Amino acid sequence: MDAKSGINSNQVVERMMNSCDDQEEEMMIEDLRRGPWTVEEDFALMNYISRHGEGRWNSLARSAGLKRTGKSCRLRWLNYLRPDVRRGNITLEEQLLILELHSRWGNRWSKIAQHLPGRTDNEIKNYWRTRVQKHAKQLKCDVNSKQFKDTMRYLWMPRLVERIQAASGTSSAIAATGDSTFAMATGSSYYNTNNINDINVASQVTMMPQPHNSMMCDNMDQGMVQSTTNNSSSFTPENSSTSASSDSFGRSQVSPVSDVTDCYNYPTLNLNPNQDYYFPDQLGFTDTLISPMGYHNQGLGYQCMEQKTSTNPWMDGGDLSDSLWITEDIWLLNQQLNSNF
DNA sequence: AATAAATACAACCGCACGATT
DNA sequence: CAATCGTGCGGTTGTATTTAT
Repeated sequence: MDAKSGINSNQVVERMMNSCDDQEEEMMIEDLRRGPWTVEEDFALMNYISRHGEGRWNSLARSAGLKRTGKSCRLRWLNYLRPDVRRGNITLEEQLLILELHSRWGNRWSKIAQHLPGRTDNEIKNYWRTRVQKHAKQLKCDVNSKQFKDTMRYLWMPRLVERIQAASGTSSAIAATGDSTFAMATGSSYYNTNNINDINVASQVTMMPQPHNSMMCDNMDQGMVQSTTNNSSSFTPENSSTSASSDSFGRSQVSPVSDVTDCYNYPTLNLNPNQDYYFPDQLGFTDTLISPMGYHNQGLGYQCMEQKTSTNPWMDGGDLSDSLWITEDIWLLNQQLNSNF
């Protein structure tokens, strides 16, 4: 976004309009709250939506007696208060999916989020910026560079797959589900010699179990169903939940745990009642998996790599965010990339 | 123990676009 | 057809928390 250059006439008009909006807003500015939401505001918003549903956010904000912009209310609802928002660490499977989908679609966060039920675009975006981009920085390469993408594709993702397998300890059981949909995120794209660009994205996406309606619709519907079926009752701290592990809104509290723990517990964390959702733990990603050795023994021993990174959290319970690439790893990686790609 | 730096994430912003008036 | 409204998206910022020194 470069607001300083390339402004056409339409944009000028729009700026003027926005300027008018700003003036109008400034007249009301003293009434508008900003910053972190209070518990009271959250309850007010949830109560209102439980009775009247969502949408028409500007009028909703007014009707609910909230001194917030409609935008702010919408964001708060979608990213935090919605009943089906999943909280807690991004699991290994989710990490893998994010890497995969980002490699396809780039920064299309909302599109990516559609394939990670309960996760918001904001959350995925934050994950990418804080975790993945950090590693690009450590590797001293641009996050959009081929080098970095290859690192993800040929090093991180295979490791993630291995960790997922190791953590589940039941790869055969997973494979036995007969669902090969995770091939999309594993084998066909990353572990054979096909050029990823040759892959028909559309056909692969359709390999995923399709919801009755669109994923987005289900997402929205689910919130609405909960909302509308709660028409007669309001959200209160008293009636929202009796679970000791729930917060005051009845949302499941997921304590910060390691990715490994997350991984082990993943099935139980699937609180989403919509079984049509695409859940990595339902997928037989091992079906098409070719061992990363297939690649990394080409000049660069994968085992060797693992030994050298024995403290690498990829292998011992951490995640991307924890992984510090030692210099030698980076050098070896560069050799590998230069010789093979 | 105190402080600085790094990290994670909620929230905001500007913009685009389709729908409605 | 233009103006306005509502919504959604991607980028950015602010700040609380955690980690390192």
